[in-house]
Amino acid sequence: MRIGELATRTGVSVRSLRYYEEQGLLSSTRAASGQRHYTDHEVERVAFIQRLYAAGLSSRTIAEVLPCAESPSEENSDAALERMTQERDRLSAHIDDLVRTRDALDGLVAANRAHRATLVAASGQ
Amino acid sequence: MRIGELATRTGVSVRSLRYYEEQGLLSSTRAASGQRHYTDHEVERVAFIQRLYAAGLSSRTIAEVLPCAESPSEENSDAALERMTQERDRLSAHIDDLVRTRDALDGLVAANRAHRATLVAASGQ
DNA sequence: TTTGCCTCTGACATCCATGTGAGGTTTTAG
DNA sequence: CTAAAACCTCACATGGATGTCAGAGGCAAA
Repeated sequence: MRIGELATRTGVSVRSLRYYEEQGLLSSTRAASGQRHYTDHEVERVAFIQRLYAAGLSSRTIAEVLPCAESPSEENSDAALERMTQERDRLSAHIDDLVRTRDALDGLVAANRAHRATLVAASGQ
Repeated sequence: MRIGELATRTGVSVRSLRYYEEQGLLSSTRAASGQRHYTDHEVERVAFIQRLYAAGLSSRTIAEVLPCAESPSEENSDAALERMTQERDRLSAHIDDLVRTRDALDGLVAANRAHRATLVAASGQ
């Protein structure tokens, strides 16, 4: 498929797909005319890239980790594996932090609802 | 305390503290000379602002939600409460997404370790 | 008082993923 | 064949939080 289709199928802009390639996150075969062609496989790959971006990895870090994801067979140096583990731990810590923040928000929402209920009761008197 | 102390106590740069004030997230009393003064209370407040930033809220959204956090008593319009609930849900969805990503990373790490083990066994032969 | 550190405002710089537009070629549909 | 739509590269713009610098004033210890 060409880049436009990949874009619609992944929900990622054409601009971003080109950027991913520029950053070494995504590869394409080129037609004689210069147009990029992709296989279905790339759809998954783009989805995973998006997940990693959402997890707060920079394109640089993603580039470091992705080869490891594609083929566990290659010479994915210890460094890549270690980097992946490290990012995994960072992500885990971040998740914990977010959960605490969510709890805090829940507390605030509850407090406000409670206060609201009080007001209603008072006005009902 | 003055801004420098608040900065060291919260781990947030002086620049950012001024920025928070500019965005209406933080207030200070000013000395006659113009210098900002804060109470211990602001330490907590800055910490909470940081949590919200980390949770992906923009300063605009934080400004919308914070008054609600300070006093559940005020006229924290329905809008603010609704906004808070909405951000809470967004955050929750984001957490779920991150957890899935973490699981994916765990899978990759495991696969690579397994492959490595295979290599070691083979070389051991 | 002088010295050194802190603070003030204002403005410009940075990072990074993405948007946008120009100017040109390729593909596809009518 | 032609027009529309998709694609190419290059390059500049954007946004948001923060860094950084300049020039000026504030404050405390020696």
